[in-house]
Amino acid sequence: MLVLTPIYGLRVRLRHRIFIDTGAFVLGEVHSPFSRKLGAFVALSDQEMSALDRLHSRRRIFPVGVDMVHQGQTDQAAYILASGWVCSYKILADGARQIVDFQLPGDFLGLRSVLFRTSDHNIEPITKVEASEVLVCDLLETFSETPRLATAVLWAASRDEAMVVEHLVSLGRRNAKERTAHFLLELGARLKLVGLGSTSGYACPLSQYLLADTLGLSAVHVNRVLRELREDGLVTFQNGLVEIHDLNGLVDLADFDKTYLDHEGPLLK
Amino acid sequence: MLVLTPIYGLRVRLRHRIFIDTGAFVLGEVHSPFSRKLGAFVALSDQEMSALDRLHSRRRIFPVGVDMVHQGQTDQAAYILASGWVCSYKILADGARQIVDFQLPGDFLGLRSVLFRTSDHNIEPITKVEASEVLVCDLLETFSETPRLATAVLWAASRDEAMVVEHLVSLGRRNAKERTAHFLLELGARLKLVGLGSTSGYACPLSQYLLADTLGLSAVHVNRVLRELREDGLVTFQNGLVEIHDLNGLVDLADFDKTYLDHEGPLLK
DNA sequence: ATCGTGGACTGAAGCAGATCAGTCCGGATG
DNA sequence: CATCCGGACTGATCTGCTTCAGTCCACGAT
Repeated sequence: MLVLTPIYGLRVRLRHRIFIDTGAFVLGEVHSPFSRKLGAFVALSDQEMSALDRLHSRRRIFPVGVDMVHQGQTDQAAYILASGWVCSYKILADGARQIVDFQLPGDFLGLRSVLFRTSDHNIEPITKVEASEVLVCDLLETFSETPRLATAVLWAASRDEAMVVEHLVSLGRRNAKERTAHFLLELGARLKLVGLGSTSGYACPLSQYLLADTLGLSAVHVNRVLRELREDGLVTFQNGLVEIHDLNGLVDLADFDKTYLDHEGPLLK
Repeated sequence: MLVLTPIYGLRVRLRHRIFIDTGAFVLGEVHSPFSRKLGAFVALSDQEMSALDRLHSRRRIFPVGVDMVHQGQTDQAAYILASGWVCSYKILADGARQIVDFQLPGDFLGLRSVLFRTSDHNIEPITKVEASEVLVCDLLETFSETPRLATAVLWAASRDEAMVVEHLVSLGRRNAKERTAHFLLELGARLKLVGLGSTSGYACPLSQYLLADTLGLSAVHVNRVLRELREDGLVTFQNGLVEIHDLNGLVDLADFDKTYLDHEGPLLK
């Protein structure tokens, strides 16, 4: 019953339950998704790559649904996500939740809470998560030994900020359909960067409720919007699998400008 | 006809037109709004304060409505706002505008575009603006001479990021009334920090159109919401003057948690 | 004096999305 | 085995906000 079929470079068990490829550098991968991602921003030598991979020493596992970081918590560690998805969110007094961002394999997590000692939001794993705890001192040491890495990490942080801004624009000025399309495109682009997806699709462990709390919609409406997108022949999101059928159509609909994710060139020197 | 009356520490010309106090350190002020703001985060010595003030050498003036920074522009300077208000915004393909943030006197502007060499948004003065151009080298020099200033600037940057996140939460999960209340409270808190307002009110040069593009609403609806807030006895925004009549009521309505603006304590050591 | 403009403000009508109240299905639990 | 639960999905109704099409007023330009 447990058939492994390669679809989009992912391991998928048939019959509705999806296993996301951990993205950890098993299976002949030489480097982690983290160094892979940074390598896309700044051309890194093998030495620099390895220096990054050395940060992955204290590997830890987090189960689904148990907060990794809590609002107001101080002296928090930083993490590099090796596998699994997490989300950062805020809860309002009336119980409403707004998801601010997702972190995917290869993403840095908590750089800000470490620099400023207090977290102003919660962080929760969506799936089982493997992450490497990074001590500030190790990080700083790595930076001073290989300064270009500091640039690369800052670069990644700036991309995160740009994503939050783009997310803000979505909530403020895009309607439900455009917003959903934009979000699915963004996820796809991010996953592609770490080798967990292609332009034709990717595995996605998000429920429609999570989607709703990200997009500022109700789950009911997310459901209808996904159906519309499907009926329009643009994209299908079913059984944990996002299949992009009409990339250009989606990009047009969402007014998607992927340059804010690329950042290629400027720092390659 | 040009009577100067002190209201909320501001210079106001009677009969409908308001002049915002420039906030520039005339009138017996010893330090700029910038050092004043940072001083609220990190206890600064007079020497450190003066080092900051010395950054204000190349003073420049920007007229209303002419972009200071354009999307895609590279090698941009950074600025410290001495007086006037500016806004950062993005324009979508269909012409819709989403304002991401406002910068007030004392705010740092373009730290990110300088670090990453390209701006992904537009910056436009709302009022006539006086700003000091800051060269990266001067900034770095100041940082190395007085390292605690670097901390303070980073601290301010982190606050800016927290504000964008809070803004995102507003658009996603607060209704028009809550959103508006939240925004007016945030502005008030920020202005108070640089001495341009009190808990009872402040001068505000924003039109209802600007408000609409900030809050993700139509200008028509902003008008109605402001009327409701006025009728509820919570806050009045008329003739460029925001008067807060029921601070607690507003805070309750908006679920406003001002800690994300304070940041006091943690780094005072 | 007249015109044009930008901003505040309003009523009426339309609609995008929320809310309510469900059904159905697959998997996990005792 | 029955039961419970979470997630996808649906129809009907309601409403918050938009859109449209204006008015009014202050101010500046001609």
